Amino acid sequence: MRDLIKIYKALSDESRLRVLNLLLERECCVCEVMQALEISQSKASRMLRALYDVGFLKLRKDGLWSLYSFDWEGMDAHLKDILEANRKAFESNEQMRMDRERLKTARCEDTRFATKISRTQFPPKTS
Amino acid sequence: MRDLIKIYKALSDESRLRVLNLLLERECCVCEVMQALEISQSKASRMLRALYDVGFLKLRKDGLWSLYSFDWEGMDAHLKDILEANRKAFESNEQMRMDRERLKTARCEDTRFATKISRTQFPPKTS
DNA sequence: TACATATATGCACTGTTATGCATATAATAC
DNA sequence: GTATTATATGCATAACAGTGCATATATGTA
Repeated sequence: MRDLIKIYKALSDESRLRVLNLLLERECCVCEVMQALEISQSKASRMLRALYDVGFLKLRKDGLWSLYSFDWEGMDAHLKDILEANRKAFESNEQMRMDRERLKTARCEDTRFATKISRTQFPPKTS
Repeated sequence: MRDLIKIYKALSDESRLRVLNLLLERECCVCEVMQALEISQSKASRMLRALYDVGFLKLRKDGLWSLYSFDWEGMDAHLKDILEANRKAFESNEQMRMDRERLKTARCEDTRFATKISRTQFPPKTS
């Protein structure tokens, strides 16, 4: 009950829905979300945390990166149903489409490490 | 998209979920909701209006009464799915159970008309 | 060790939402 | 017409949520 309300609150925000839309594509780190949605770092971090807190996402740490993705195994049936219902709405939405497009080229700003460590670490790839 | 957010906002409130729970039982007038949930008249009116505005409910006027009920025909599939998912959560919830129980005996305070006009007008019955 | 980077978070501010009270509106009774 | 009743709503206020900025934390580099 209290949980139900928390879930709906988490979904009552455009930015958070946009984050869900991105993660339906693939696992993302905070800075990818920040770039794809063109929002601040702190905002991206908080949105992901909020979705994590209500049970949509799982978190995997890899070096400096926090990699968030859908927790399909741990998620209860109700959440899955909600996501599936949203997916359709997302696909036909222009804003969401552009976000997915930007995600394809999102890379962490500083490429200093990129040339030194393996692609499996940077940029983060699909789980 | 904007609609989606409005829907989730409408669901992000305990009182509004409690109203939905009542209406899953039967059509209700404002004063029945007010009594069953033990909330103020203005609050009951506003909750119903909010749920009406996002497309869950339809409104039927009968004399002095505003009778709200689910608009199953006009409601889109997504809303139906959400309601169905909620129904289960409501059934096992103690608060919701008590609300449904109180609804059974909810009657408009003043019984002055009740003795004069037909039961089909007062108290409001199921649609 | 010092420095750099990605992420998380405390604080302040702002905008939104919820709600009680009083009052307006609409239907009905007399 | 006036009075009564159910419902709706304007206003004030209090609680809450969203967000930028600065800073803390954790990890990795050299």
